[in-house]
Amino acid sequence: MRTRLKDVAERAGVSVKTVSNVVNDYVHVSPELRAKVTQALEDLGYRPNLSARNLRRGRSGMIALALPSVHGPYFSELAHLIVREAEQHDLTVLIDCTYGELTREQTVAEGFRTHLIDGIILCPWQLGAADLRKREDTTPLVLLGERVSYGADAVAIDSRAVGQAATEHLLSIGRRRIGVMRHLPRNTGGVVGKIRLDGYKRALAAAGLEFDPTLVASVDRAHGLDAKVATDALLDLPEQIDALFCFNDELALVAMRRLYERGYRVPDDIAVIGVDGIAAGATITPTLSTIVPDKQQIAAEAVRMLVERIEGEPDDGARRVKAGFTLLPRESTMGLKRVRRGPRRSTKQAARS
Amino acid sequence: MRTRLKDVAERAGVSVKTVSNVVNDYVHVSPELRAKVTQALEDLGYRPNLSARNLRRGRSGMIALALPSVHGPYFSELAHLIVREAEQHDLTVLIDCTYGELTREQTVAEGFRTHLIDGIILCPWQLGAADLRKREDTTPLVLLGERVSYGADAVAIDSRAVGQAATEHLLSIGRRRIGVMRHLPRNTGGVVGKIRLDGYKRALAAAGLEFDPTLVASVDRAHGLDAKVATDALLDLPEQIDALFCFNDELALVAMRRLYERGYRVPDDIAVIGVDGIAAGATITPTLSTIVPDKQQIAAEAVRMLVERIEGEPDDGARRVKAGFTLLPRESTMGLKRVRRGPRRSTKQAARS
DNA sequence: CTGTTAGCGCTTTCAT
DNA sequence: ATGAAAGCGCTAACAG
Repeated sequence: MRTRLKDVAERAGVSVKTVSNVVNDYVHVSPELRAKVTQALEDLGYRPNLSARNLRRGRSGMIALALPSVHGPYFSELAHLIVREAEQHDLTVLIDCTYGELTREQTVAEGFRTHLIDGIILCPWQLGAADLRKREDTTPLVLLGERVSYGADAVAIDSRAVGQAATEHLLSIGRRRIGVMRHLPRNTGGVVGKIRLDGYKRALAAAGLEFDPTLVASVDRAHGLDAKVATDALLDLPEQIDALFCFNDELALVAMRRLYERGYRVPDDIAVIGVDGIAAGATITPTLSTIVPDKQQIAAEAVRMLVERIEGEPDDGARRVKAGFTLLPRESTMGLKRVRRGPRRSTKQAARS
Repeated sequence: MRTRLKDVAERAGVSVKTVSNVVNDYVHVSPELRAKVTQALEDLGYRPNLSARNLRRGRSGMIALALPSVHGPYFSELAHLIVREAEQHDLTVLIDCTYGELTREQTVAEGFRTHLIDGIILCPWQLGAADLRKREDTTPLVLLGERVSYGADAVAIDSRAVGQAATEHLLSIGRRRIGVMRHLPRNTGGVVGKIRLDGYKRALAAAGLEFDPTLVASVDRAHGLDAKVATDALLDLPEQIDALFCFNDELALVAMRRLYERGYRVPDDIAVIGVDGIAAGATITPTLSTIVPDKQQIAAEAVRMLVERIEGEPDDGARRVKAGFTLLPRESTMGLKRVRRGPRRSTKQAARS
């Protein structure tokens, strides 16, 4: 048995309350007693029992973050930002992987770590509006993404605007035959995919171009359709594409590799743009043009809304926050940085190890 | 106030104990009572209060995973695997970011979420053996990495062997002037870096080559020495290098970019190898040769050891587990896959969207 | 300013 | 097989 408040109290010759006061940094404690207590605390190596405290306080200071995965550049960065943000509010994040599975998502939405977590941030892939409507658990919940459109606070980027911006960028550099590579259906493919595709169509229309459904390739791992196969499908079209809009950067990386393998040059033959702004996109050659969602904003808004609910924001309907994004034109659309051939000295004096 | 065990008991007309038995799937409950209780449970939408349960049981089923960051390809994958692994043991993982800061690492090692977590997995960057020795908290602790060599269970890959394997690979393809790029000091640069460098030296010695300290470039962000600058330093040496061993894949990616910018071809002019096996390495061109630590094993061993400690494994000294790794030779050392020039049909019939 | 005391909701002897 | 009751360690309401 570890030392309890009571043990400390006995040792210091004071009451439990006083010790508690010291531990919790209450103001009204005489300096002498405080000193005595602090000493006893030290001597005994007291560690509060958070379970007991939480039980008593009815709050734990923990929130759950449920993501399809913490692996992968997008979610790992998001998780990181949310952890940081939560810290600002003295909240600890408990991470849960749903693997995008419906049952797990339901478990999270429906009574999950009850009374142990004060709130939940969930990024659903399969969960539907119906699930949310019949939700009985009252733990505050904030959703990430546009997938579900009912019953809880949510923060998401405007996928239509994203699709439109990417397409417009490609159009602006003179491309007219723009292939699209999207995920189906467990990823950005579902609702988000549709909306993004919608933005693509809209941009085409605005440019007076007709939408050609054969230009849309779908990656569907369940059916063995990976990004490589999808790229091939697009390349094997009778009329050659001159640009490729990938719904995320990882797809774009694979596609660019495939383009290389088949002898196409990026962006000369085919310009490529992705979405997410993963780190690798900045270092590969050509560097990858991309649309970067404002993840910091997503994290901040999600935590903010959750905290508000926890603090007792009246549940007057679900709130919906749109997060921003930035188009980052790089070499995969704008052209390669000129290269100095041969081993030469850098223009700037280079530092030695 | 949410419904408690007591409420359910009243509704079902039984005692609290019986309800508890049902909730906990105890055996000796008559079918009729069980049915009644189950019904009441449903009706009232009972959710157990985990804080109370944990207080009573003296266990929480949660472990903390403290990493410098969850962002970044290496740690995010490791985190993912540990979460998975913990799940197998009915443990929930609570993630904590230390940012590699000493005070945070100390906080984690020393009474952190006391009695709320059953154990800790910590990947320290700064924490020293002294910190561990004077550790008073008794929460089971498992360390990740070779940084700290005293006072707690640890699992790590053999950095010397890694350094040696990478170097030998470079030597085996005929390279003789092998540059090294390492991190200082908060990253793999400290202890691990030294050990890895040791492996490098050893491999050189075995090949009858002399160690040339000018071939070692150090990346040190604190002093504005990024991977680009370090690459330049290596390239500007009087005698040209023909290979580059980067202590992690992210450095290697940046280095390869810089090599491109300065007109060197990989691997023809300079072969490059990294460590970690990040995903992007498989898709960039040239694909990145790398050494892949067996992260699955690291995760499994860490959780296993922790669980053993939690279950009361006698503390008879710290245990040390070495995890394996694999050398993955790819294009950045072995040469580019041949490219079919011009838009041609793929050999295999490509699938259409 | 400090001490006493009553629970928080649950599990768990100990009876029955 | 089920019930009554005693705490787990802490906080907070209430006295003093």
